[in-house]
Amino acid sequence: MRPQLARKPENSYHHGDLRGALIKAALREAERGGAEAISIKALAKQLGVSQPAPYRHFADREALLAAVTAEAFRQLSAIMRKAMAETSKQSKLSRLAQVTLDFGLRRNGIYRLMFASRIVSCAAKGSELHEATRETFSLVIEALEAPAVGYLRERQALKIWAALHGVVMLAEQGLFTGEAAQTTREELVEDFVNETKTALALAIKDARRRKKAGA
Amino acid sequence: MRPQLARKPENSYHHGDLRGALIKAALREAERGGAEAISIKALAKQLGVSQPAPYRHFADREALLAAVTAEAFRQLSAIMRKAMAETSKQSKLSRLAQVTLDFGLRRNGIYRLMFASRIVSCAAKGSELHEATRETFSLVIEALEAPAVGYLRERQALKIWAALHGVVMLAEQGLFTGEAAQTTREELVEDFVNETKTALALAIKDARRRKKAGA
DNA sequence: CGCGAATGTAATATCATATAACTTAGAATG
DNA sequence: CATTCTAAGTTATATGATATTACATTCGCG
Repeated sequence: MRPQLARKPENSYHHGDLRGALIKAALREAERGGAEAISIKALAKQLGVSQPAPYRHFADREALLAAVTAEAFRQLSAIMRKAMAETSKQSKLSRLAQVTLDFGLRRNGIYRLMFASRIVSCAAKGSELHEATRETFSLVIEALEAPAVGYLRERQALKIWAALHGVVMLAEQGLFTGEAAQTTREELVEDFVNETKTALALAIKDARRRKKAGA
Repeated sequence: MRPQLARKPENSYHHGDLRGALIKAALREAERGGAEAISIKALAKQLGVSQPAPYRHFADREALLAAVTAEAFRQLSAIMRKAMAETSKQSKLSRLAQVTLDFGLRRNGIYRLMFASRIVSCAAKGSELHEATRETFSLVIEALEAPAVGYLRERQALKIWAALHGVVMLAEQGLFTGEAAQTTREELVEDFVNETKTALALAIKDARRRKKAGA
């Protein structure tokens, strides 16, 4: 197992880690151009193997895309975890939101692969990809740092998660031009973060009051 | 000009309105499957013309997609306008938000074509597509029904617009399962609508106060 | 009525996915 | 250590999509 060499050595018959190299190379391609930019044929050429070789590792193009997308989710998770672990004046949630925005804008091709294609919704429960997405979302919930209030917390996580996506997408579509350009994306995200916090705080207070009244 | 007949009449040489028919048929295809489902070849076959015939009306596939996407935006605009024109207990903004959510979920392939591909961001300023998108966004601003407060209004429009996208995308990705399923999409959207309203009201009050203090 | 532009067709080049049949070398076992 | 089984490559090929070129038809206008 000669790990993650980009190209196959000229003389040898086997690549060593073609599967890994394919995912790595595909991520590079997706970075500019999204899913459409991923071509099995082109990847094979890049890696110095024959065109059908990748089919030994992935049943079809969809399977490769799923694996690449799962890897992308794991990378995003890692970035989030790192951001949350740092010590900072800002809240965990704020840091998570900002790194997500950054990821979405700087690696937009990959971001679209993750959130704007049907790949994820086609992922079977229990599949590598499905697990990777749930892991990422669980980090969003974790970022809320709220005492357990059941589904209220998950609801706020969904809301901030949704809002983040929206900002990334609209930014990428060029809707932040014109008079709205004054509002930077970061500010908008910070708005959503603050609204989430106050909403969550309110919900918690409310839950406590009702609990007291019930008892 | 024999308008919008789906297929070309068997005997005749000309179709009548191939351009229109292509867009119409492509929309149908996109409804299930998004942009990827649009194949020039397949469309030509459906409409009973030769495979290269569409290239008389569209320079390439991208150009067709742009035209289809522009049409989709016009349809969404029409739906929004209709929803806002109705008399109802709900606010204009709430109605706009709900029809957008409905559009995004029921015609998700088309929605992805509109918001989750690079087609829109590639649209040149002044192009048919660019105009169509700006028109749609201007309706969102209109839905806010606020007295003119310059860019504050546009900012709130961006926020609710972003949030809406996020909800549609997450819903489509199957993130509303689990405990969060209790929270229906409509409720989440209504949350965002209410937050937008209060934020806007606050901003207006704030602006007035500052104006008074300045005068 | 005739002519030019618009619109369609046939033929073909290029490229991507995918499969089938064959080959190589690496690992596993007696 | 030789043998064999299998994972991971190869070549050849079928299929289907985009796109271009050269040619054909008809619409509409003068």
